[in-house]
Amino acid sequence: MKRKSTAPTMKDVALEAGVALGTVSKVINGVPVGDSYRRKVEEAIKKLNYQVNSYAQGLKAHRTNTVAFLVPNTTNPYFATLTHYVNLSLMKRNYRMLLCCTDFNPALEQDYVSMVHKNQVDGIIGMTYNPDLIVDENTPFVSIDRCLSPQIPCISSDNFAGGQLAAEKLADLGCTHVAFMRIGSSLTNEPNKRKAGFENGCLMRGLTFESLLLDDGTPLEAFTDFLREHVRNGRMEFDGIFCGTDYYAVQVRNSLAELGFSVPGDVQLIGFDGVRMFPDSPLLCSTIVQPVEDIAQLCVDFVLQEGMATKPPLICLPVRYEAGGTTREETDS
Amino acid sequence: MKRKSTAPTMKDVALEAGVALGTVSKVINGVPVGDSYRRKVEEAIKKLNYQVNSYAQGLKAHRTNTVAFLVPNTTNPYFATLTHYVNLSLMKRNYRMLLCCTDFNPALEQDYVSMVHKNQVDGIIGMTYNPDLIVDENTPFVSIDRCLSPQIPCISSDNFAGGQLAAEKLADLGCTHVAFMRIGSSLTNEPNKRKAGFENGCLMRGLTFESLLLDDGTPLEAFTDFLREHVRNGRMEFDGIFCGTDYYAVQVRNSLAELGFSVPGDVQLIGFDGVRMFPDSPLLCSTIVQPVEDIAQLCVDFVLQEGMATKPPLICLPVRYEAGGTTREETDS
DNA sequence: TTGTATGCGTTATCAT
DNA sequence: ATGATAACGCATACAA
Repeated sequence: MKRKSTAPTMKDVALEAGVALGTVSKVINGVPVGDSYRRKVEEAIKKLNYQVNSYAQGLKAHRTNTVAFLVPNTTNPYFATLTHYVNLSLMKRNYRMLLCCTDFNPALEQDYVSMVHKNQVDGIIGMTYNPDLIVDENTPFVSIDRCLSPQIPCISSDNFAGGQLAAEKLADLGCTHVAFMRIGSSLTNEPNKRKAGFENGCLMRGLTFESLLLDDGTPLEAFTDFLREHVRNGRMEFDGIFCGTDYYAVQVRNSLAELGFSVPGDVQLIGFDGVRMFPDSPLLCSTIVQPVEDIAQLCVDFVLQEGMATKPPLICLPVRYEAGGTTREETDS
Repeated sequence: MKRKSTAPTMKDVALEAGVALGTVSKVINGVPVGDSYRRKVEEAIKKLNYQVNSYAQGLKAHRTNTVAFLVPNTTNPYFATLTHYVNLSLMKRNYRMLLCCTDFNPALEQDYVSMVHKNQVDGIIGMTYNPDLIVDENTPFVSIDRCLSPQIPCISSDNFAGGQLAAEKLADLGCTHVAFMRIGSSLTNEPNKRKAGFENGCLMRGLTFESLLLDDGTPLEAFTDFLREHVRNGRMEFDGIFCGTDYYAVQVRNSLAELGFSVPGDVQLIGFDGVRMFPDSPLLCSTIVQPVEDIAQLCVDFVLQEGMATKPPLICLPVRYEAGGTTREETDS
């Protein structure tokens, strides 16, 4: 019970225009053709409202103008923003996006990568968490935030520099004893460098620090527990905290409030990402802002780059600091 | 310079297994076949790591297991959530999603609808704003929040009931003079019924009310201006406000703060949508929550529903109220 | 420059 | 039950 294929085909156009099939194809593909012929064909196309069937095209040309985008979900605002800009960049180059939400599920990620292969996509842009992900050598792959192999370009923020920047800012803001907090994947990925960058920055600036790295899946209450242990005589030991993401920063802020400490009065807080609720909403917290738009653009550029002999293994894009109410900037005081 | 087609084809499998092409096809499509043959074919498939080429499949079968999802963007949290659940529902039925961000651009919307047609998608789920959108009769189309034609099912929240519910809640919460505020598309769509429902609820419950409907593109400061005009002797005339979306509610809250009024102390506020920053974040405001997951599920069900003689033109899903800190619930006092 | 013929990978129809 | 063969819609090498 297939629906009657009412869609006009190239043959129909040829018939209508009174020319040969090949001629129609040439007109469509911009191959030079006699002017009178071209006109007739164009009229016929318009008259029949003809559209090339990109599946037939793909079958023939091994190109489908489609790129798969793998991302855990689109509910997290950072992922959602990334998705948006990747979509935009693809569209600008006349490519379509196959959206694949993996929900952090390694098996699903692998399924998608395989599926996507049989779906003949021209490339894959992936933010994946499967440590053993097997990717087909033949389809261009660009990874976000995680180096999969030297052959696969990885685009990321300069996470190390971001961590360092956070430490420097806290130092500038007068902090002396600080903490780094996150719940993190045990997986080796770029965002993990935030901690190292932060600690390095602390050392450079003479800040004493402590780091809390919780295993993936740890409930958020662990933040509160940790902070509670660091109260001495009713005072919070830390006067500055750097969180792995804005999300954690929000949680930590809540934990502090619960314990009776004020932000940024008692403790100054810096997050990472730079997400907002709405485009014109304020930041959730003072934060290291990721250049989402540039990341998206670069991913698209690289995945569509055909013959680049040597692909760069890792590209780190510059981040910047932006105050968002959880730090005591000079202008605030 | 097409990449060498290294991917194994059905023919390769047939050769490897020493059977005919048709037999391989049958095995793959689950058509009964001799046991010894089936085994040989399955082994060959595994050995060659064969994957069916869904483009060839699509060309033949006029089905591609792909649905296009049209949405203005994925940065708005409501759209992002919707995208997420639609993606999930599609995946459950083994369908892929072609994500099309239209940026509220009618021309882009039309482009996508046309493109998508030539891309042979099996269906379109669209949240569109183009009043003159032309959709192909042959591809199933499901619209969200806007009735395009009696032939095209429209899935939506029960916006009228939602508005009414908001009025009732405000009445329950002790309000007497209330307002409805939004910046809205002049377009006829389902969310516009929120106003009518609200006003109806006000009448039922004896609330006096005023409505502010600003044209699309009006800057948000207009909210502040409106509110300022309704201050009498230092008191805000309204003791309750219902906003068209949570987004507007946040803005109105800011405007009120700017004017020196407290929420929910001086004015109680109810929004619409039920969006959150993160899944476990609190609501932005007291609000009418849309059943996003159900909407997504239903869209997918209908767009994939093959032979349904008579498609329902409009389906309204029940909404519910949830307190989010901008109202004075009994438990709060 | 224009038209013809073949093949892309599958499915479906037919004899066997 | 199995295997050969013709389409699906398009691109292209080749012949006219």
